[in-house]
Amino acid sequence: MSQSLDRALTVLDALAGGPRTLDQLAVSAGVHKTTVLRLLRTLESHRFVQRDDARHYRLGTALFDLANRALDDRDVRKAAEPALRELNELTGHTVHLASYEGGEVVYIDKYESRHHVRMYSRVGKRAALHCTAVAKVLVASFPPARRAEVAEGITYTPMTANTITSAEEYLAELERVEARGYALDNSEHEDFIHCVAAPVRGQRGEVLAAVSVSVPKILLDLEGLMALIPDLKLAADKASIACGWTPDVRAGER
Amino acid sequence: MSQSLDRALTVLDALAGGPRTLDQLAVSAGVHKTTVLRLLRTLESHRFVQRDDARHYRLGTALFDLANRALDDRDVRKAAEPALRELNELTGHTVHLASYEGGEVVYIDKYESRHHVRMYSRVGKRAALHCTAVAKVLVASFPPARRAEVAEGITYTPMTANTITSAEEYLAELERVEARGYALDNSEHEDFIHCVAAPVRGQRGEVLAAVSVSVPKILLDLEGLMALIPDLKLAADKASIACGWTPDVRAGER
DNA sequence: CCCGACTGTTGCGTGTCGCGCAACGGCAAG
DNA sequence: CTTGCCGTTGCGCGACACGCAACAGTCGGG
Repeated sequence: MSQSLDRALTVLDALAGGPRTLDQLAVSAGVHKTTVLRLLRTLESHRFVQRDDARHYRLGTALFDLANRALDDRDVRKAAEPALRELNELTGHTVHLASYEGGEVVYIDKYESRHHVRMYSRVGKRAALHCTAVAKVLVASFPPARRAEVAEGITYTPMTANTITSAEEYLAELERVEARGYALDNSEHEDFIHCVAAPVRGQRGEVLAAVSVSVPKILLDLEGLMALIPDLKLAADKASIACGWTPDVRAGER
Repeated sequence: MSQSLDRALTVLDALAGGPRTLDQLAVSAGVHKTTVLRLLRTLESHRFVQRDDARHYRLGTALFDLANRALDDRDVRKAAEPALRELNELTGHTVHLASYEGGEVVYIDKYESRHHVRMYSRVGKRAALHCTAVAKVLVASFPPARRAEVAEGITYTPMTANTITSAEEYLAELERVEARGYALDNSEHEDFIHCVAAPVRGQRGEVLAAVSVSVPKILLDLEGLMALIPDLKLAADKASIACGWTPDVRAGER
């Protein structure tokens, strides 16, 4: 493990919170300011940071570039875009696209609500595994063994009165999700918001991502939220088709 | 300048082009693969890269997180959002928000066209200074001395028949832009696309960013594009007001 | 079925490079 | 004018990152 690189990444993390001065960074990283200066210089030469004014550094444009180039590579995002935008316009609520990557669930796209109530979420943010609808959909797509493994690894931090707090409950919920084909977050993450989510599938039927609609309870009660499910499923299927999925008609033929 | 950090950033740059194997990276960085392995390990521990499969690495989720957190900090982006979204829905065309940062113009937000024709642009991408409407607006906001300085520093790569190819032409164009209050890109960057852009101002009237509408010539001729200018200006002003700008009424009072 | 080629991984000795110290300089406030 | 704060520079020491060479795992071809 490379020490200097490790420190540089720590510095970047610190800078994520907003512009910082040289020795704020030195203190938060726990190293001498000279060291930070050298790191910042190399980071600056690669446009990873830029000087804000004489004494403040901030994250640079190379980061936006890298991140969005990487996001563009995820073809799910591009393929799902029209369907999700349509869903967003139809319902007027916040629409998220999330995917499971390296042990965590990450939002890879977001369509803002038309209403003034906004959610605190962001592309790139990690979604909690045990109390979000998207995570449930994604984990429910795993084979039982892997599900159990994931369920064991979660720390079930209670966020609201409805939050699932044990692996058993979680696994039972996943079964329901799989059976119904959609997941519910009944104010399990935030008191004032509830969500529904459905899977986006690829060519071989594998789950690539999850779409969700998030609605403040003030605007729609649980019943109203559930009424959105047909639209949600329709959008998810449309996105799936754009990803090469072919609707399974065998169920009807047999 | 830190050698190992420098190499790590080079590796990240290489990874931006898509998943790579260990010694593809080693070759492209010109170092021993052991070295790259160590760097990747530290990068991985900070979630800057993740293993795709046994032998491919790709950019990790920490990058999305960092970048979008940094983007969220630019309050112009948040403040301008409703106005730009409205402009996008009204016209149906691609809307960009760009800002001048550290010597370059960068797209900080994008609203996709409703039509099938899509532009090759991306949040985080740098916009050419001499042949984009947004860049013209931003550079035109500088005092004459700084304008000249910037104009001298540009390499006027011709992109189409209409591209401006000299500092003199460029400076003259900037004067027109300032006088009119909007900028035109009359197929100076891409043959099939033309754009109009206008400034978004802050509290003290300073230009914070530029909004643009980009339209394929097949959909709208130059006259049709110009007809969008009132809507564009209206949206830019709305965004400006959201940024604390107060409309200058003195012109009418005097 | 075996062999060879390729790629990722590990241990290790060398010397480079990154580290912190201490002193300097520029700026701003009192 | 003085004082203190913060960024910057030069420097010598030693940790640490480097590349080598050998190992391991996997795939493909004979």
